Amino acid sequence: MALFLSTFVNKVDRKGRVSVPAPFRAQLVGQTFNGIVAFRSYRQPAIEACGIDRMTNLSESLDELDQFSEAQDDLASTIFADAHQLQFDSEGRVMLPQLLVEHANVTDAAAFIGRGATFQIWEPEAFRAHQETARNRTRDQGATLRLKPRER
Amino acid sequence: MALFLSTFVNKVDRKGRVSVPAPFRAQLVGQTFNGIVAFRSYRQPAIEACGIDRMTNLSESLDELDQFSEAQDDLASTIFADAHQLQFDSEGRVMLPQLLVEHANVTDAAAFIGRGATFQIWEPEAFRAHQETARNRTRDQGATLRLKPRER
DNA sequence: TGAAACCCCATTGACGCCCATAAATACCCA
DNA sequence: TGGGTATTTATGGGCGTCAATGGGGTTTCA
Repeated sequence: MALFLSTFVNKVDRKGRVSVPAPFRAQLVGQTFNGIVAFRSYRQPAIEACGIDRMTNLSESLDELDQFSEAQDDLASTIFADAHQLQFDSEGRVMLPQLLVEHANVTDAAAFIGRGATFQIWEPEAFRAHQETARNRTRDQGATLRLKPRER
Repeated sequence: MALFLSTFVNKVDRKGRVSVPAPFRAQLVGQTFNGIVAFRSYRQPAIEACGIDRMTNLSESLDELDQFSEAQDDLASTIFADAHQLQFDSEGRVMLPQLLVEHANVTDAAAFIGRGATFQIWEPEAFRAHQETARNRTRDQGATLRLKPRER
């Protein structure tokens, strides 16, 4: 499974293109679509992104909910309708659609934030501020994470 | 399996034709019918659509309901009787039947909404409003979707 | 024979593809 | 270990192709 780590800040050129960091691209080779899938975060001014395989998996999970139910509909409208397939050009760049750019307030630079199985794209300064408050909250509340036992 | 993602808004010309987005068409190549299947959504002012293969699949699922049951009969009437096969012209456009156009209030533009295994066609502004409420509901209820464990 | 549907062609604008450059990193060898 | 070289990555820009759109002509069925 893909694993996205670390933070990279790249420029957005005047054509709206931005290089996806090479380490992230390396996590996506061999998937059925050569690029990323991106959609608006519904909690933050950020773009959520992952590989196509994760979306396929999501689609299959969604199919197991009742067809035509309200929950099924909301998720479909929120996630799939809003997802953009951004194909890599030969240099590993993607074009960020207008809608996503506006949502995340990205202008001339974009921060790629590894989050494990997915990653996010932020306006760099906005992310710095967000990270600061998240760190403080974590320290104050002492959040912990229990490791999943590894099956053999 | 076909995977429809993202939203595309295309114009309906004065002949009633509308281009099906190229990425959606790409998901349908190789199916037994070169076009889409469309029917009225019974919850929303929208047109439900998919490839012919999914209809075949739905038909088989329907077969597993009790024959002659009310539910089976209702679904058959609602979906199959109402389904239209819309063939692509040489440019990848389809003609939307009068009945569907009226149901979805589509006039001079149509929004194609990816929903994973299927897609919908909406009047663009109506969908924007619908998506807005769906997003809010999803966020407020913290609706989540548990990923299907990936089989190995 | 008229309306509707299909086929073919033209336009244009966006996007994908290619090449060029520069900087940073990795690699190699003395 | 240091310097030098090769490779990869990020970035910029030009150009060709394809998708979306509009229109005209022709066939088909009622």
